[in-house]
Amino acid sequence: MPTIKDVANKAGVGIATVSRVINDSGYVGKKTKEKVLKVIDEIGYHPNEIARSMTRQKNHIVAFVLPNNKHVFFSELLYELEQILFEDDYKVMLCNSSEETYKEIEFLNMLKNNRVDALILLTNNDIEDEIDSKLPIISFDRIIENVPLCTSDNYTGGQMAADILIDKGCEKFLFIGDDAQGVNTPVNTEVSKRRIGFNERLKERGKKQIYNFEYPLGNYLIQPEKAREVLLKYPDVDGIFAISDAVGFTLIKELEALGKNVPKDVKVIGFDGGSKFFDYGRKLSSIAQSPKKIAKALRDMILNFSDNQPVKDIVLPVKFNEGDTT
Amino acid sequence: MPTIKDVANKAGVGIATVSRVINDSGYVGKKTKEKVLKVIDEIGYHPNEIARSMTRQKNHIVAFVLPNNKHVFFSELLYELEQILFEDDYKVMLCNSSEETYKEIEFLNMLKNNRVDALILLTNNDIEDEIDSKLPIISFDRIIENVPLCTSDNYTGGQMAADILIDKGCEKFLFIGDDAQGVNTPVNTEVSKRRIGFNERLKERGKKQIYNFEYPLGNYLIQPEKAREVLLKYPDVDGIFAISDAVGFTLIKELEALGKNVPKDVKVIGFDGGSKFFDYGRKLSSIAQSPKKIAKALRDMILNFSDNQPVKDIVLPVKFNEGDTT
DNA sequence: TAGTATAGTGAAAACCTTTCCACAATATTA
DNA sequence: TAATATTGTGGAAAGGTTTTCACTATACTA
Repeated sequence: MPTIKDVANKAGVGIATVSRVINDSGYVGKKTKEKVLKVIDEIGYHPNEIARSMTRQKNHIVAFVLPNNKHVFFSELLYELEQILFEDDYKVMLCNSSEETYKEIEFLNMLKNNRVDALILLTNNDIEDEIDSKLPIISFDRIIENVPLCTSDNYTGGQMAADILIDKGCEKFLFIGDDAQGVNTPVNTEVSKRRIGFNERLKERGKKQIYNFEYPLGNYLIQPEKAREVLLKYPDVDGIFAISDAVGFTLIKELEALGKNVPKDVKVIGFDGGSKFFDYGRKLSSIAQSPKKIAKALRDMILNFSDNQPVKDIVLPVKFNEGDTT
Repeated sequence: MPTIKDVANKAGVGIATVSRVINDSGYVGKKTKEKVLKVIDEIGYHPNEIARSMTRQKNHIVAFVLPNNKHVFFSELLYELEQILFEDDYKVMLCNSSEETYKEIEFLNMLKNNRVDALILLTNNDIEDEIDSKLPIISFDRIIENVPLCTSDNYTGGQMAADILIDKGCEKFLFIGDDAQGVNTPVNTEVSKRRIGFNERLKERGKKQIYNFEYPLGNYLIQPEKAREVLLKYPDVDGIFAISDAVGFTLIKELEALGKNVPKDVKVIGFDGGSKFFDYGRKLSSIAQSPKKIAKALRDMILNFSDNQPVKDIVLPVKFNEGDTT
């Protein structure tokens, strides 16, 4: 592979001049520039990005640490993030943690190693102690002290779900979601505000019969058997708010299997975006997040880190996508 | 951030010694080693990976160029690839091309730039001219001259689908899939062998009524309206082989909407893995690829590139996953 | 005991850029 | 015209590693 030196020699100029040409920086005479560009083209020179990273001490790579890129919402977010960062010449390194703390820590170390310039962290583990808040970390959906947060307005989303179910005439409510508290180590996730907003609004509006069901963390999914068990335990429920669309869809299937009509007997609201991502033959009503807006917010935060600007929390609005399950 | 020099100074040794300690290479006295490790721990030294890449001219990053990480099969493959490469300390850079040639070219340039060590290319565009076969490129599902190929045995998969439908008593067959030939520029994709294997086996076994329907490329998906149009066009069909599970599921829904019973009136086979990835309430019969095996094959090919070993084509077996649609 | 492996160490070169600085040539201002 | 800006250029340092090489000290061999 030819280097900048080869270009300089062949063009009869100094390497500094070549550098100025390829970076379009500083003064370069018109004729010199043309000559250099010609040589670059002739010998097929491509600047070595590793060497560039070396001097700049930046490599324009962002790590996205998440439990699992297969989850339909994460998948969408990952896509939008990659698309939008492409425009700023940032690349995305995919880091599936599988919810394993040791992996998350290894990924976090990539910041100290200069393997990546910034890191977006989506975790449900208790790893606060492992986080150096001086590093360029953005937390998604999870409150970590001194780490900038990007999230959707989960609390309002929960309130909206309550309002909709109440307005549609429901009387006995069930929230179902995974236990964001972890097993013994309470972690402060934004996602749990879905439940909190939901329950608080129900109480505000004088609704008494409220059930909560939370199971150990499982990627915002629920086993069908588990879902059925819950539904059998609370047979009188007529309004369900599910922590995610995936859970919502599983519930609908189980409800129908139990002979219930959705939405006539039971109304169901999910969270994420409804049938935008899934298509099970039913259009799930859902509190929708916007992956595109989230991606843009993350991009802005990353650019602020890069420019040494202050990085502020961003909470994005949600909206109700009405389907045929309410 | 402390550097190797800081460690060397504080430990009263040369930087070469520190390097030998952190890389566990060459001779280092026991006491010296302990002293160096102690200092590293004390001052919190982390080797700068950019500098390491500089000397090694390798950065242990693999680019995965694909149309779209949201597609359920790609999503699975991406996941498995990232998981398996993690073990060898390779990181995966996600490169969504959205089927755009200019993006694919930009991603290919990352090899010349030393931005990545190797690249996995999953494309349906005619970009043979842009490919320098001396670069460490692996083509997935697409035949490109002088570029090593990794794929599933699509031809046999097509044959299997034919055999199964015939054995189940079907008489009038339809293949439905996207037009791998592109609009005007024929590209040589492995995926089109699904159709070829299917059709050839049908002919071998004396079946005459064979319909093909191919639509412009669209990520192995089909619009429901389009699906219905095709089904109305060929109302006598009783055995369908769909190029992907996603297409297969859409077909089933449309068939049912048209009052047909699956599998009684029409049998449907998809391709990829069946209900392993999807869950629409039906278990789709499918010719299954193994993302895990593919990921392993890709890993082996990448390691061979890295070791300057010859890199050979790999064709992986498929198997039939019986669901309730045949 | 002399001669040769083996173990242990550090200085310096190399990897390929960017950027600072010094300097030269030309253009502009008073 | 002299003084000062502006434009244009190249040498050299810096960025943080790995690796080669030369060298010393110790252990083994005959």
